[in-house]
Amino acid sequence: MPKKITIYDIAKELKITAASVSRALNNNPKISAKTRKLVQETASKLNYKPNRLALALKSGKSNNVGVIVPKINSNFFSSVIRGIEDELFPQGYHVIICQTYELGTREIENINALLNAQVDGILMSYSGATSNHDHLNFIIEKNLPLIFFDRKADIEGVSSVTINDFVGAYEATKQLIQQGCKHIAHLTIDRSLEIYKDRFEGYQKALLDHGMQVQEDFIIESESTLEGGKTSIQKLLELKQIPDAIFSASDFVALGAIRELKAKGIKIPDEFCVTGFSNEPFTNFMELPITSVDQFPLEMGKMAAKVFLEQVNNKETKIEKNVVLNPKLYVRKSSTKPSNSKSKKTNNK
Amino acid sequence: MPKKITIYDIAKELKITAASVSRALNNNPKISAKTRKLVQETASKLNYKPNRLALALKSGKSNNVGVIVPKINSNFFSSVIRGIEDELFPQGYHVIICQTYELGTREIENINALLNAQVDGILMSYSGATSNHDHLNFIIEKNLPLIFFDRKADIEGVSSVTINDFVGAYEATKQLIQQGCKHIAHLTIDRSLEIYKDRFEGYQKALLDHGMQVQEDFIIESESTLEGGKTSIQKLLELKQIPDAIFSASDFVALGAIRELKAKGIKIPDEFCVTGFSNEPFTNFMELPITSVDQFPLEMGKMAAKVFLEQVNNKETKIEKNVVLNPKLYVRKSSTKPSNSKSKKTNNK
DNA sequence: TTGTAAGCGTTATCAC
DNA sequence: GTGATAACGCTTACAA
Repeated sequence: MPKKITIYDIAKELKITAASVSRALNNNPKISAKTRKLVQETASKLNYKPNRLALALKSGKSNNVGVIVPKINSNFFSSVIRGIEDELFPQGYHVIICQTYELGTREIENINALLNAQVDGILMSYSGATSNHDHLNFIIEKNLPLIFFDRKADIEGVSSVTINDFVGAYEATKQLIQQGCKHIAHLTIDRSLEIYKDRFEGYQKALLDHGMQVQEDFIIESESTLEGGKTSIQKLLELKQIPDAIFSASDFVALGAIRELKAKGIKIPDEFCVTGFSNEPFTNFMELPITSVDQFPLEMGKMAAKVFLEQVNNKETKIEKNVVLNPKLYVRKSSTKPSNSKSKKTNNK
Repeated sequence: MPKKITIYDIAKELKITAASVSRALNNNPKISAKTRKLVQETASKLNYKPNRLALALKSGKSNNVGVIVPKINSNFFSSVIRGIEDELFPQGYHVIICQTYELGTREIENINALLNAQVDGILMSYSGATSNHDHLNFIIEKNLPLIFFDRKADIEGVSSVTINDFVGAYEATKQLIQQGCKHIAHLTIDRSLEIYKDRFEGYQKALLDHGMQVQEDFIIESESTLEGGKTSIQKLLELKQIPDAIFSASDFVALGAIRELKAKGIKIPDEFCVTGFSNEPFTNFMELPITSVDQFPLEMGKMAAKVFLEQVNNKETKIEKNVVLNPKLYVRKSSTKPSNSKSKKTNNK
């Protein structure tokens, strides 16, 4: 194991002191051009690499941020992380990844681990699984920037970057209404999470605004899986009044639903329209592309990173910033009735 | 900004010294049960959190590992990272993410940044973009565990976890032959990368082993995109001898190819079979599910993490370990001729 | 069992 | 312009 090269090694080599080496390396004005040059040369000769740990300990700034997501291997979250990394790496920050697996206990564990690691801030998609906010308070008390993305909680002093789920759901539902669908069901996910509650409410509002009624038995909750879509459709098909469209809060549920509808011999979009949410890549890859609402995960990540940078660079002034991005509806074949297909051009991403 | 709690604060509170506090907190035997209990109580009372940076600086061990991938927002890489994180977090390690965007310069930049950050090891998918290995040598010289996954280079002392791309390609091609395809083309990606070279060679070997010839003009190289698949098909359809199947080294290219084939009115799988590589989620979501080779990214990540742990826990003995995972072919509709469909059951994940 | 002091690699504050 | 020294928070010989 080769000895680690420190500024002392450079100092010894040049018979000067570590302080001077430090000054030379940091473009401190209090150093002669000659020694600066000499130091820089020997530094690269010895292949010196500054120890960020020492710097971090000294300065109290680690240049690391923690990012907490339910799981990293989903298109949405990995894209958000990409946005964050794209924005933060050029600023000298490193991104430490933590997953909660949708578990409140894990969230607490992760936050503690990140605080121990002395991160300069935490960007997270809030699980909302725990009823109390103690673990978040630890962050806030330390005056560390805390930024929620996608899933937030309304906590004083905590910034957030979300999309307008309500509007996304409203637009999606409205498009179904405009297609002539009369009985629009909603496939929802756990509505204790704000995002799903908002999508539900956007759906409701769209119906009411267009003189339609909200039917309790048209609201089916399931997991965000293909299986969830399948069982939801089975439930809907047992009703006296069978719906002729669904707005699903999840693309996976929408896909599961489409499969089950096809299995039952129901024609999409002719007899039944389907719209999902998230604009997962596969929605556009299908032979029957699925209408969906894009959440701009990359932009969300970038924006969250920018909000973090703003806060970290203005430590003294406590700013809470709540950015709400606009979603975009991609109208595709699964919700475009043949009769309308020429009047309204399908929107492909 | 509240003052940070250190062991000195605990020491002062109990009128003992920091050394004793440290001992108490670390289950050091050289401490009385009474003071230990007292220390632990005040620690949690004051909400003390150990500073990992200080520990890292002292011990020379940061408990961070760096993971370098071309980009994080792809199903394959995000799944590998998940595997790594799943395995490493319980062992107290944090994962720092870096992206190369397939740029050699970025790879060097990332490695330097990670070395500065004093990571305990680096797990990376090697870009192979740079001709020299200087930046890798910095890692090796420091005796830091370096583990390649998926994309590797053969470098003395560097471990790797890959799948057997050759076998995956061989099996995929063989399945096409067994379906009765006579003229099998290959859509390849940059073969200066070992994985694509291996897939190409597996394809070749399968043809030769079954008495078929390798035709130069049946090998089309493109980017790993839908567009790449489209243009590749266009080229193939201009040949005197038009192929009746393709084995694509990329699922995206396979999908692009399928779309273009359909656009030209060619029936899949009846007239033309298509097989991809990676088992991207969408391949199984399609109405016409695409046959593909699973690379087990989660397992790959876990294995890479295990190899890292082995090495980091055996610093003295230098072990190079090259793990090769077996891929698995998922035979789906895109390569199952109707005449054979009852004889061989399709394999759905 | 506990206290003392050095050291991990830097930088900042003094002197000179 | 340069050198000496303390400090960041922690662990660990070595003393006591």
